[in-house]
Amino acid sequence: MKHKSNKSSICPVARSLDVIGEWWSLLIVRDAMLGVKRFSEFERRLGMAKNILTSRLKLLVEAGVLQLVPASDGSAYNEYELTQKGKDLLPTMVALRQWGEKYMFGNGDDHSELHDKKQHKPLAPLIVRSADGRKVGVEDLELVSSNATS
Amino acid sequence: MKHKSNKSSICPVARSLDVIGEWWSLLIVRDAMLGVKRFSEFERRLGMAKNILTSRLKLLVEAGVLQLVPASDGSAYNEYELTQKGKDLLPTMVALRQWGEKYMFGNGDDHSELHDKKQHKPLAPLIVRSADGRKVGVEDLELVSSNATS
DNA sequence: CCGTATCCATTCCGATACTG
DNA sequence: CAGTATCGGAATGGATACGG
Repeated sequence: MKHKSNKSSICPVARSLDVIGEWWSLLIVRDAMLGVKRFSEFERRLGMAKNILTSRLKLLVEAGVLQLVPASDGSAYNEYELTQKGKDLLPTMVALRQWGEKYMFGNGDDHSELHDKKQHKPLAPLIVRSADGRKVGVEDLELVSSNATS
Repeated sequence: MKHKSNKSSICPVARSLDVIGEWWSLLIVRDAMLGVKRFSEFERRLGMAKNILTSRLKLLVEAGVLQLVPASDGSAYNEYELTQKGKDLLPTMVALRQWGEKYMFGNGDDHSELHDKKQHKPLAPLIVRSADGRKVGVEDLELVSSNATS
């Protein structure tokens, strides 16, 4: 994610990737969704260098995905928590996770699972639906743009 | 996306990102979903250098997201089309798109829209649900893993 | 404990030129 | 048209070392 998309890209996918399209960003959001708030805990769980963790956190804060809040334990440091914008990445995260579960694991190796707290069972698969509730696949789509490009 | 996740990562999100976590990859998949098949058309629409287009296409083919098929027009070249694995990225793509639509555009600038062909209307928002159909948010989740890490 | 600052190796991306 | 080859600049990522 070097170049960033043309600021003028009219494609929402491209603009989203500007913010969360690099390797670590989504993993940070993932952990934040699980309640991770502290710098050191991100560092420990993700196993990444501090400087780039700093950099990514800063970008995510600037992008409005995370916000800094005073530490809950009274210490002098910050905690990072998801804004609503960040929480709204949940469908993206779940979609990515379900795809990975389906295709990126053999029968041998097991993976972590996201459960809902009440049932202690995996989530339902995400389904793409039309406005009136029909299931739609890639063949049922068309792109509409004021201009031309995707 | 330099390092690739530890091959042993048990997190499906991380493994998914190994394949589609870099800037261009998802944009290629996006265009493929709209029916783009030819090298030059990817190049033209994405405005990227040929060498890296070549490289990304190769990776996506190796990953089983795209497959090479003989050109439909009888020319000597290849066409790239989505495999089922690739088509199953639709929820991810839609999630990313809807998030971008919501947060990455002011009222001034307009964006492309994905419609379903029948209704010619935007898709329904993706909703994350539990196995028994309740809406769930980030607060309702728990991570279960054989080991410990996400 | 929470970062920031440096340094270095690697990789990525874009431009260009070249081939069949 | 569909790539491959090469080159250089920029940015990333990791390892420290350092400071509040």
